[in-house]
Amino acid sequence: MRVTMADVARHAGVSKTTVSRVLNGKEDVDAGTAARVRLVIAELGYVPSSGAVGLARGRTSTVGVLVPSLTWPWMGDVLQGAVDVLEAESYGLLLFTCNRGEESMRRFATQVSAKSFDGLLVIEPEGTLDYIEGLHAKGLPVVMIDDRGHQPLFPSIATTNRAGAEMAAQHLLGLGRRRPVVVQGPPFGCTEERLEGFGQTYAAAGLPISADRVADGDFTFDGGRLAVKGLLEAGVEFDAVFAHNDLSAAGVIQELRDSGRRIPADVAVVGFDDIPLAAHTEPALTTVRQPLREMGAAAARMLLSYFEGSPVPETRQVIPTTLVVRGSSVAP
Amino acid sequence: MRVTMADVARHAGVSKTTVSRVLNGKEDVDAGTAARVRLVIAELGYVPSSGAVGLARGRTSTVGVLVPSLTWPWMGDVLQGAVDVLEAESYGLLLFTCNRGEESMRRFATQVSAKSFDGLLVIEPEGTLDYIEGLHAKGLPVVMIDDRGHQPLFPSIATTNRAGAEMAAQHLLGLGRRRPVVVQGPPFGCTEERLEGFGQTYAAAGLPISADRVADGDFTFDGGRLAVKGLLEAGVEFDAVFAHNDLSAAGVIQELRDSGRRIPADVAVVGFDDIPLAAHTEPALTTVRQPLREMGAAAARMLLSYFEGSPVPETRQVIPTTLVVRGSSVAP
DNA sequence: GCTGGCCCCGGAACCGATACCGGAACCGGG
DNA sequence: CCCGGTTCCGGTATCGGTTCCGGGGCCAGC
Repeated sequence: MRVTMADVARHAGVSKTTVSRVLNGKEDVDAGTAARVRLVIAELGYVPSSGAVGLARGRTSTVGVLVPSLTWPWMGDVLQGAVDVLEAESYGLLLFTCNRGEESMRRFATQVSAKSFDGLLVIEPEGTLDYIEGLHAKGLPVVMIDDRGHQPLFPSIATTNRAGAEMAAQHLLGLGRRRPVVVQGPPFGCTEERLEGFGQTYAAAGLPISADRVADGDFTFDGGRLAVKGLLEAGVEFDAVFAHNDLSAAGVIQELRDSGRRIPADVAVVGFDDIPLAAHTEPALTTVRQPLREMGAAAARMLLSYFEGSPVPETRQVIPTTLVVRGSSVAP
Repeated sequence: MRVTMADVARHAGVSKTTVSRVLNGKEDVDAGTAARVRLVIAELGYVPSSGAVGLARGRTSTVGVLVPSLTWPWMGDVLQGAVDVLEAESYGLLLFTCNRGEESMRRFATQVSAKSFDGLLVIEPEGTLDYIEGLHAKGLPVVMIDDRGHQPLFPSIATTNRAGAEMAAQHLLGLGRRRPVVVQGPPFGCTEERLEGFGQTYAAAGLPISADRVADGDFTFDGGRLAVKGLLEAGVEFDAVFAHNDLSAAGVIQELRDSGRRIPADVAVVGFDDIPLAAHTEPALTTVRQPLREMGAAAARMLLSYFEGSPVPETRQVIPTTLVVRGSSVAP
C-alpha cells in the first residue's frame, strides 16, 4: 500500500492537520515539530497524492494545452517553451488535440467540465474559437497563442508579422534591391500582415509592388518552386524574393539555382520563420525569426499569473520577430 | 457552484449510488430509473469530476509521457500517434520533459509518486533508463519507444533499423550500384544497426565495404555535406551513398550537385527517416521510412492493454521500416 | 487571581466520487 | 402462509488530502 498522510501523522505522533501544515509551509507549527515531521516524510518517502490534493483544494496544478496538430513543424518549439515554464512552476501539462474535428472537441469539452485542469493554453484554434470564447466567458482562464491575427476576447500571445515583414523590406532596400517579388502564403491573417508590411515599406520608399509581382504559395517547398517558376515564365524581372515562410523560400532558392540565377548576386532571398533548415540551404537563408519558444513560454507565464489573481494581464502580449541575416541576402 | 453528483441524485429523486450505477453502466438499475437519471444528467449538464473519480477508483485514466525534448524533428509524429489512440480511449496525456537533467527528473519522480498517472510512455530515455527500470520494477506500467537498440526489462516498441538498411542495400544492388559509401550517424544503437545491415548485405553479395568508405556524419545537413566533400577529396570513387538520416542525405545531395555529379545517374542517394523534406529535395530522396506515428500509436495501445490486465504483452514489438523509392535512386 | 491573547495543535466536516453490504419489495413454489 | 431468490436501491465507509473551528497551555497585565 502507498504511504499516506495518515501514516506520516502516526509515525510522527501528530495529526494529519499538522502534517498538512508542514507540507504547505503554514506558520502555526513549532520548529521542532516541523523538523520531526519533515524527517518522517523523508524516511517514509511520502509524496502527497496529487489527485487528493486536487480534490480537496479544488484546483489541479495542471494546465491543458489544446493544439490542432502535433505534426506541424513549429509546434514542438512552442510546446517546449510552455513546458519549460510549467515544469519550473511544478505545473503539469495535459495535452489535447483537435485534429479529428467534432469528435475530438466533444471529448475535450468533457475534460474541461470534468475540471481536469485549471487553465487552458490554446494554439491556433482554427474553427473552435467561438467555443473557446465560451469557455473563457464561463470563467476558465484561457490564453491563446495565435498567428492568424485573431482578436479574441481573452488574453493572447502574438508576434510581429507586420514588423518582421517591414524589417525584411528595409533590409532588402538597404541592399539596393528595388524590384522584389513576394511569394505569399495561404490566406491567413499572418500572411496578410506580412504582405502589407512588406508592400507598404516598399511603397513608402517610392517603389510600390504591383499585383503581378505577388505570387501565390501554399507554405510548401514545391509551392515556392512553382511560384518562382511561374514568375520567371511570365517574364517578371526581379532582384529579390520575400517568401512568407522558410519552406517556400527553400523551394525558391532551389528553383532559382536550377534556372541559373546566383544567390544573392542576382537575386536575394528572405524567408520567414527561421526553421532549422534555414541555416542549411545553399546559401543559408536570411529570414525573419519567429520567437516560437518564447511565445510558448510567455503564454504559460501569462496563464500562471492569471491563476495568481493578477486581475487581467495585458490582454495581448506581443513578442517581436527578429531579422536573421545569412548568405542569401548579403551584399554582392 | 459546479453541479455535482449529489445534485443529480436530488433532482432525480434517487441516491448518489444509483447515479453512479447509471454512469458506469451497472446492471442493477431499473430501465425507467436509469432513463430518468440520464435525463437529469443531460438537463443539468453534469460531468463527473475526474479528480474525484480518480481518487475513489485509484486510477486516473491518464498516462504520462516522458520525452527528452520536444524540439526534435520527429518527436511530434510519435506524440501524435500516441495522442490519437489515447484520446480515442478517453485517456489523458500528461507531458513531461527531461531536458534539464537532474532537476527535471526530480520533478518527474515526484509526479510519479504522486500517482498523477496510471502508466508511462517513455521515449528515448537517454541517461534515465536505470531510473525508469526501477519504476517498472516497483509496479508502474511502462512502455518504451526506443531507437537506440536498448534491451530493457520492460515492454518496448522498436523499428527495424537493420532490416531497413538491408532493404536500402538490396535496392541499390538491384540498381547495379557496386561501389557504395556510407555516411553514418552518431554512435547510437540505431546507427550501428543501420551500418551492419547495409554492410552485411553488400558483403553477402561479394562486395564488402571497406572502412575508408564509411564517413562520419552527425545527423546534420552540414555533416552530410562535409562527409561527401571529404570522400571526394580523398579520391574515393562511388556510385551510391547511404546516409543514416535524411538531413545528412539532403546535405549529401547538395554537395554532390555542387560538385557536378548527376543524381541518380552518377550517384544514387538513399536516406533514412522519411521526414517531410525528403519529398522535396532535388531530386526527391529515396529513403527508409520510419513508422514514427505508428510506433507512438502502438506504444499507447500496448500500455492500455497492459492496464486491462493483459498479463505482459509481447515484451518487444517491432514495427517495420519501409523503403520509399523516389527520384534519387531510380535506374538511370 | 482572573482574564485576555498568542502559539500550537487536533477533531471533524468536507471535496466528489466509488464500493461494499444489507434491506425492502416482489415473485413463485411447497 | 412462509420461505428462499431476484431485482433494485440506499446508507455509509472510504479514497487522501485541506480547512474551519475551537481548545489547552503559557505568559503578561489589571
